[in-house]
Amino acid sequence: MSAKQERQQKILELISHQPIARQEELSTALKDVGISTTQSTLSKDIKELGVVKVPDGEGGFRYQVPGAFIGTDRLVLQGENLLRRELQDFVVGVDGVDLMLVVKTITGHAQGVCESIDQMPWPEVVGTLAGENTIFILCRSPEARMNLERDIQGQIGNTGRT
Amino acid sequence: MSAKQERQQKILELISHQPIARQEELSTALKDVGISTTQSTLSKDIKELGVVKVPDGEGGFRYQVPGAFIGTDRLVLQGENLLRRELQDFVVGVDGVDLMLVVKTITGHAQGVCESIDQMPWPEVVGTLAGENTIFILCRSPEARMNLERDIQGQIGNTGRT
DNA sequence: CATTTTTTTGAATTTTTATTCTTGACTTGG
DNA sequence: CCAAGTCAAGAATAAAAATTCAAAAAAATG
Repeated sequence: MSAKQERQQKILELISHQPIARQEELSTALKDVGISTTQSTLSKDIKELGVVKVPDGEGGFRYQVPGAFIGTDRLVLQGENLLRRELQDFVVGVDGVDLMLVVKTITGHAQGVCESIDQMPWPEVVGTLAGENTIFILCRSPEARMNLERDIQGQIGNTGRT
Repeated sequence: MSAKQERQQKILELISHQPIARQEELSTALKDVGISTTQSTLSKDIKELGVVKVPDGEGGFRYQVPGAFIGTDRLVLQGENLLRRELQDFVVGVDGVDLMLVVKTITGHAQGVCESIDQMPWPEVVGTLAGENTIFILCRSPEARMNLERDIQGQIGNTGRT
């Protein structure tokens, strides 16, 4: 993996876990993780990644990862590991009725998480559909839905954070 | 309606109908519509509205009304008001069967409307999913769906346009 | 009304971000 | 191995956006 890719990866990780308001701040945060770079490079990275600076509601700003630009091909992890990681990092809730399971993610990550779910060999899943922050999972039976719901519920909010 | 509110309203309208890359540009566009103001004021408006500058995919930027990032409590349009406005302006139809309610919007606005729906504290809504011009809303019961359908039906096509 | 208080605004300025331009590293095809 | 070409990076700079501050407008209060 190239230095650029690693850095961009880390940028996404950092901004999704802590509020970062300026590119200089990001530079500092990256330095703490062993990646040293300049504001000008970050400006380019940010543009490439589609990261945006949003008002945070209380006077300030913070950078945020918008969904549309998260390329699933940028991720290193795969299969179960990837899914576990995504459940931990991105999923904010699970709910369901009847045959339908609904998974809520932080904005922009539904597609990515859904992709991983699709990769899993789960016969109880009939089909999935992802928007920006929500995944619909159609299950084969209410029981299947409940099982899956419990499974996912058990994985979100775990420790083991980055 | 105060001058400020009118201006902010117009800002939202302008940026959602044409690509605007800089605050100066916005200032010009506003002037064409009879609203004259400065960059400094626009900077404040933009922050208040939660408008963000996003990379447009081909080298440039454009300001965009974020559905996803409305976390601020300083919005002019917010919650119910925002939703009512969106239902009036963007929604073209509602239909549904069983637990599923389908809302049709003009192209490109499904995400935004959906976001506002998500913000509402409606326990009868299990989850939502938006495409480009269609929103799926999974309800907790057929009755809940019918109520919601009637509610929304009642709000679209009302007068009270800008 | 007059006066106080709050809000809105714009000019000037600072801060932050984007871009330009150059250099060096890495690839490719001969 | 050596060009020619591509790509990544930073320094310097230009451009854009945020903030500060003072003044004007609007709203509230007596």
